[in-house]
Amino acid sequence: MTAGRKRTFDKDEALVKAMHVFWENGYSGTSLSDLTAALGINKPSMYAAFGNKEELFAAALEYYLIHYRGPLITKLTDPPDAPLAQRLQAFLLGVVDVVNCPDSPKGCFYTKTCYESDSAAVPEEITTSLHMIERETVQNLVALLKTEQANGQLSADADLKTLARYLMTIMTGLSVQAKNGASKAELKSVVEWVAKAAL
Amino acid sequence: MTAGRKRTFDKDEALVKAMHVFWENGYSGTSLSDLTAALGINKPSMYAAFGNKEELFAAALEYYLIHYRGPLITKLTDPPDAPLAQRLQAFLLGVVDVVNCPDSPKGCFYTKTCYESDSAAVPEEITTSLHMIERETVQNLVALLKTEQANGQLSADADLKTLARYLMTIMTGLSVQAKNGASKAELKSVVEWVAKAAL
DNA sequence: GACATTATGTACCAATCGGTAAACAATCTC
DNA sequence: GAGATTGTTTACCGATTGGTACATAATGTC
Repeated sequence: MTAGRKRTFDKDEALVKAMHVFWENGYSGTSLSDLTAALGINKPSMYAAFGNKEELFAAALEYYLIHYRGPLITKLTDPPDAPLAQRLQAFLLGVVDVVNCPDSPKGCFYTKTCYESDSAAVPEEITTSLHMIERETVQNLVALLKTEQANGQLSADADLKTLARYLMTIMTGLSVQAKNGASKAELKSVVEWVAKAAL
Repeated sequence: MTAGRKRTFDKDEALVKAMHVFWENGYSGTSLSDLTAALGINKPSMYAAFGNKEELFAAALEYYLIHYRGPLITKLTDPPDAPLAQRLQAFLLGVVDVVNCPDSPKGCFYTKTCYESDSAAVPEEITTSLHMIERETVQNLVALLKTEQANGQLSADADLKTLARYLMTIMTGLSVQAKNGASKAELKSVVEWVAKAAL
């Protein structure tokens, strides 16, 4: 055991609470007072545990990507024997569940942060990190579609880059609609329409 | 003529400059210093001309809606003799031109503001105003589609509410993709894909 | 129990926030 | 030109921002 006084709060729980605050108010819209109030701790404890506002935000966003966005991607490939259209529909339905969940703010934390970035309101390191994530997402999606094409799930002349962009358009569009008040039922209807008409 | 000293700046030009600053940095990410620096005037002049930060933002957003978003809606109905699918494509291509324009920040100012609202970071009046605009947009779109249905441009059993939500999903999704670095050519390809596959 | 170590609470820092009072400069009416 | 009116400038206001020094409380090792 290491010596010293024990922390009186759970660091992971605190991170989740911080994530919800940032998700709701954004980076520049969240003050340290907002955070310490939500976490129930004082500023020095926050700084000792998480560094500073920027590092805490980065940790919160990473948590979101790993625990909310990450599991969705697997729906694109699992189960591998299911037809692509079916997996895509499951993926989009998963998106709906994340962006319209009663236990968390409406919309996508990542998309909200993208819309806030590229400005002096957000630290440069966060913006560049978002750019990297975005590039990777596009590349991964195109690579995935290429595999599907090789497996005969897509026609040989399909425009994979456009298809990937289309999927991201739907995905992010659903998140905005959720943020703007669309109900879960409405969003699922949209996904079914997309699956029927354009996949 | 009214008496008194003449204003040394053009109020409309200043409003456009302020709109660009807010469009880039958001409401809570924009400080009065940012605004006065961009407008080239002092704070008291700003307050005399526009009231306060909140009123200036409201004016900037209204300007955006009237001059950027408004003209797009007309593409949905004009020319009235063109087939609906063609007008929808023209509308979405118009969206692309607004959200990916070399002369203004990437993405949609209105969508960005929606994602920032519903939080303490944005004054309550602005949030409620956005809710009203959103409700009206949905209703107008559904009403428009109903007219098209009556004119035989849509099948009698079409789910108009879902179709309207789908269009808004595409529209807002395109704005997020533009914000996230998608080129104009990519976005236009997406629109063409949508027009071919799902309209 | 002494001591090193770590966390907490209080109280503070300079800088910036949105906003304004007051003096001065320019323009109109008469 | 006198006086009223309006805009600009400078300097300031209290409040809040992100961040920290320091004393104190609690835990481990020896």
